[in-house]
Amino acid sequence: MRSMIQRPRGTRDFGPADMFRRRKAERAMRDICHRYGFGEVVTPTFEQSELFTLRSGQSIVDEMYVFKDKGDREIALRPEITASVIRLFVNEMSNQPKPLKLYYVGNCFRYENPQSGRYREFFQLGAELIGNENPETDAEVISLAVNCIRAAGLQDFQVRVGHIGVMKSLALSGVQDPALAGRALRMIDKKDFDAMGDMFDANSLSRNLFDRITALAETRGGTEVLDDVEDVKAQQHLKELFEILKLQGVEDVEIDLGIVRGLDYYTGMVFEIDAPRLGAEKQILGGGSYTLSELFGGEAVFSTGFAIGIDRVMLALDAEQEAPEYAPLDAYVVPTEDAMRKYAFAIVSKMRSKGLRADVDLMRRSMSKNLKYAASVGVRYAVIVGKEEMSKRSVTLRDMKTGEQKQVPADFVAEELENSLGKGAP
RNA sequence: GCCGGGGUGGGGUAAUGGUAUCCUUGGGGAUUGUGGAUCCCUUGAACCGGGUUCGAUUCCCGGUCCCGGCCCCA
Repeated sequence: MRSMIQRPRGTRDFGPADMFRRRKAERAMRDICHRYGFGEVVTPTFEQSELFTLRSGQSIVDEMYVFKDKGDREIALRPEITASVIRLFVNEMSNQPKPLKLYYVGNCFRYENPQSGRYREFFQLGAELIGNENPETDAEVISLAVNCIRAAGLQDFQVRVGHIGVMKSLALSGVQDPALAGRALRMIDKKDFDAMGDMFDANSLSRNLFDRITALAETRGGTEVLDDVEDVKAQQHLKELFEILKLQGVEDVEIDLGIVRGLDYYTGMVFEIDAPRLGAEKQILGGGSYTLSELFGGEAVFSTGFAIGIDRVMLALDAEQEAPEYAPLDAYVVPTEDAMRKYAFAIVSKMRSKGLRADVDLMRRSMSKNLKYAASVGVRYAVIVGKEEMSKRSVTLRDMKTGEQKQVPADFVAEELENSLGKGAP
């Protein structure tokens, strides 16, 4: 029977096995955030749509879920969370001591065409460091980002760091019309140099400038490529940044001055992380430094942040490794006959109170069926309670992997199991 | 928004212009205190709408959803 109500396009359901994997990765990344001194914040899933339209380009606005609520307010489901965090900062945290380190995990919504690694509801973990624009700040954020990805278990990924000021100042130096310069930046982002060449010719812009821009956009490599950069401030910034990163054990980071990032609000350092084996949607993280707060009515405060696409991280993990085994139960209590069923609850309750993941037959199944069930669900130990055991105030522990059995006193089942399971239940 | 490929029980499949095969899974039973075995019973399917036709799961059109790609991003 097919249910009449379908899941909305571009959304997903996650079953227990999925969530086991997701939470594991998420927990690992949260743990890193806390170790870096970032505190968690939660902001509303929906906001006044203006919060997002203020700063984002038309492209984001076009794909937002927007609606009027019953009070005729224009509301949008958040397409990302940075704007909300900065709003929160401006509204209620602007007097807190700097630097302010905040992180978040949440779902975001974009009305896009779904494909591999792209959904209409997707999940991000992100962090914002609000305070200054020093290289230390940028390094801290990049280091956090890289360690989150590592902690999630991903091995094959590429970190690329650039500086948007370099390209922006170069483009603006030769292109007076800001709209035109913006178009040029967008073409640089797409690496569509043919179109940019046509545009330059059409507006009779310098061919020399074009060459310098394309060269810059292709500039990738180690810190030595910075020597040719004319923007001394940016050059210094990135050099210091890389020194600090190295001291934090973050190496294998590439300079990529071609990173422009579509969003206009980035002002300085920008960075991206790719998982190469993902194909079309391989970018798993994007970030950089910006000054958003003034846009929302606060003072201009420098921040650096990033957002990780959790769904893409999970896809990348899938591509890299076998899914970890999902074993939902440590123990399953099997009564041998109906007379034992109630007593079985006392046993399972004792184990649960000790922190073990334990279950008991609710289906009134035969013993044989119960053991079959326990095996198919992946239980570690069957706890068999029957007449014989009860007369001795004991139960039989059966290791479902090896088939070994032993009788233990009923009062010590939990302790015995804890020992057998080693390091206790996760 | 655009382009390509798809849509048969929960999952995987077969055939077919005359309402559907097989496997698996789920539930029950047998073996009457030890398991993934065997046997038996049982639940359960053609994405939606329109058209062609005596008749459509099958052919045609539209929509929808899934998979992938462009664009953009996470």
